[in-house]
Amino acid sequence: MGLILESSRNKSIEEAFRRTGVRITPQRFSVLEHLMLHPDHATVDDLAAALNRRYAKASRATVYNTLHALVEAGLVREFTLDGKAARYDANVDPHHHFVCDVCGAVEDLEWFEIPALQQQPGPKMPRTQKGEHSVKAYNIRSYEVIVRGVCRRCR
Amino acid sequence: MGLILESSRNKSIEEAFRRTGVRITPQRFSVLEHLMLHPDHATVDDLAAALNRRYAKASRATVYNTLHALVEAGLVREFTLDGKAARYDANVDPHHHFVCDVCGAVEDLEWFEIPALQQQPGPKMPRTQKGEHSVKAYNIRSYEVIVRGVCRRCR
DNA sequence: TTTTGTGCAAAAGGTTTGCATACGA
DNA sequence: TCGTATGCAAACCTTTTGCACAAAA
Repeated sequence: MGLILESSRNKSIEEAFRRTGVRITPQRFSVLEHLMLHPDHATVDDLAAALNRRYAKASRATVYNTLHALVEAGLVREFTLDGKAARYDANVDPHHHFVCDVCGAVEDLEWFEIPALQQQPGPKMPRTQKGEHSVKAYNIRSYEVIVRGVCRRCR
Repeated sequence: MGLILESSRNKSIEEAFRRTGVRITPQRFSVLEHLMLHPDHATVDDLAAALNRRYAKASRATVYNTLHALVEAGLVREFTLDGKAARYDANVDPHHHFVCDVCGAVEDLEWFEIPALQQQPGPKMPRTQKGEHSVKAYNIRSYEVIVRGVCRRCR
């Protein structure tokens, strides 16, 4: 990565902090930088290890604090899968997720709409025999899709 | 609930154990019975408390063991949300989930297909500028939708 | 009678919290 | 300088594990 690209990246990271009013520290800068450079949904442990390999030392507690601040500011998205350690993503635009059944890797999927969820809400709350509800009866604020399969590296 | 309904329910629970070759114990019977009667996605704590309120005493460890056996046998489905305690569901038919943003309640949604995921898989793995992938490039085995909003009790 | 489930307690992750110190603005 | 982020350790919550005992088939 060239110096020009690197410095423009630094600018955009600084700009993100300034825009959201989050105070800049070496640890916070490095966490956001790492998430922007590596779209592999790092865990807290991944981030702590990556930071301590470079110049900005950070304790686990600081990584947690930092991530909470970044999520709060809308700069990072949190994603927890099957009760395991939370994963973090600098892509905060709407998107879905793909999870590899073999290696557990998580990848972002481009956003797509679900026609069944675009319908006008209805006043009724019909229930099936299995206790399920029709999606028509809800006030929907958001939704996300988790797709599972085998990633190309595991094929 | 009348005696006839109750005895036919007991029959169907026993039949489920027999069909899947899972050994019947009072604890296991009560866990499956509770999940069948209450479609509210109980946690391990909920189940342990509910069982100890009735006749079949069960330690937390036994509830965990029991749930693993039932999930393994395909009689129960596990659902974990946001890294909190796992929830369990006797509805093992394909369905989606609704989560209330206010009270956190989880409800089953009837199954619906996602047209974007029915497409033929393609050989390419296009990437967007944000590092996202097109869903066309994947070998999809399954998917689930998590819908969020406000449930009718919280409106 | 043999196999396997149960219960207790201890341990193992992952995350949160309290507090003294250090640092950014 | 003032406010707050950091780092450490302890606490907390959920889940797993080891082992002696009890119960199911």
